[in-house]
Amino acid sequence: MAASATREKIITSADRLFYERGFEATSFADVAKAVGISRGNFYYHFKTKDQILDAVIERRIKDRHDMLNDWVDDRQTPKQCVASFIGILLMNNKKIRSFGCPVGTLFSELAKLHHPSESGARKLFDLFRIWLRRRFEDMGRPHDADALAMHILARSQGAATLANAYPNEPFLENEVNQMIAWLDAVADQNAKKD
Amino acid sequence: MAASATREKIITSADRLFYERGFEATSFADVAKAVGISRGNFYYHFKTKDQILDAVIERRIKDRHDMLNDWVDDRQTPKQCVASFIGILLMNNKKIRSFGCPVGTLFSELAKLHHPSESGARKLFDLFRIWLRRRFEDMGRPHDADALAMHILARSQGAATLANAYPNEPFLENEVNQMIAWLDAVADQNAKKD
DNA sequence: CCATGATTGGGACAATTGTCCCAATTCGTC
DNA sequence: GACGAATTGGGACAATTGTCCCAATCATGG
Repeated sequence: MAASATREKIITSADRLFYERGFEATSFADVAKAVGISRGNFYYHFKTKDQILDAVIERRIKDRHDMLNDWVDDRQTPKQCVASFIGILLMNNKKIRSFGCPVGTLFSELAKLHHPSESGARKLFDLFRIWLRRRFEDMGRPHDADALAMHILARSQGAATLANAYPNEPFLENEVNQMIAWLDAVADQNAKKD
Repeated sequence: MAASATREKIITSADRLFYERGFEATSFADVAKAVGISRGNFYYHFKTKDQILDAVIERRIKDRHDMLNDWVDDRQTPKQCVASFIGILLMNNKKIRSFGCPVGTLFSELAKLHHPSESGARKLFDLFRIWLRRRFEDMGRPHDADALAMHILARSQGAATLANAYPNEPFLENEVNQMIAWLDAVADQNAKKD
């Protein structure tokens, strides 16, 4: 098999395992078994575990980047874009209830480990933050766009954490509705000023 | 030294290490070194690592329980009580910026590990949830007290996660101010109905 | 002061970890 | 079909893990 294809399969399996079990709790052997290759072969594709982590982070950044920009390209209004962002919580609600937010939980773990890739994980937050900020700017909020972006990012993180703690409750849906209502209020505030 | 005193020192050190480094990333040897006892001696006080974790969770529950009830005993109004809860974020802002929320990050890790003590960690959330619910009930919100409690809990979790990701920004203070403003609005809503 | 039980440190144990090597196999190309 | 490079599996390696045992030391009551 082509090396690049095996490499992609490794990243895919590692991505899922790092999310579901955590980075440290996932061993080389776990990933190798999931991919269906030997531990020895593994070394041919990635020299260290940290290299896999970096590849996984890079993959996640690319995936999220494409998802966000698709919404913009689809001619969604800035408000619709932010609503789509909030909708991620419902789109992935099953996984979030089981494992929390892939961005937040990875960052928390790497921060505690003082892992060199902590800054890489923060780039995932940056991606969402900058994209959201731009949307709020386009909504006519140049002065507080960043604060609004951080606010909705924090609300999402909190909702994911609590949904993970209480997976069998309608909490997540309620919280999403409140966030959409908040978004409406932000947009209305703008309409008044115009 | 009395066995009980050594035991308390072990719990204190483990509590800090589990918070700062995570449960899995903290080894028996780490805790033993922090306490200043030998690894062999350790076994005399705790048979397994999971037993230490349970003791740490129990300790955290007791500490938070006492803190919350002190506010009630101090004749603070229900609204003041909730404000004090929100104020935890500022009181512990340095630690939160470095290591996130002790409750949320521990729960996330144990959830990923499918650790038996996941339910114990959830009790920490329950403690805050039930206490907050009671305060909102006392504020005259019997119908949506639980939803309000969950909401403020989620907001706190999200604020802690983002403060951990962006420790050098005034974000946490802004978010606390917004939460206090939200609390005022909830209380005002009540005043109108009266 | 001694005897008894509580507490301790040193170290053994198998299992697993990330890392690394190397001989065998597979593959594309001539 | 043969050659050379790409890819593979099996296994070695030291280090660390949680767990456990045991002999030495301590404190205390007789």
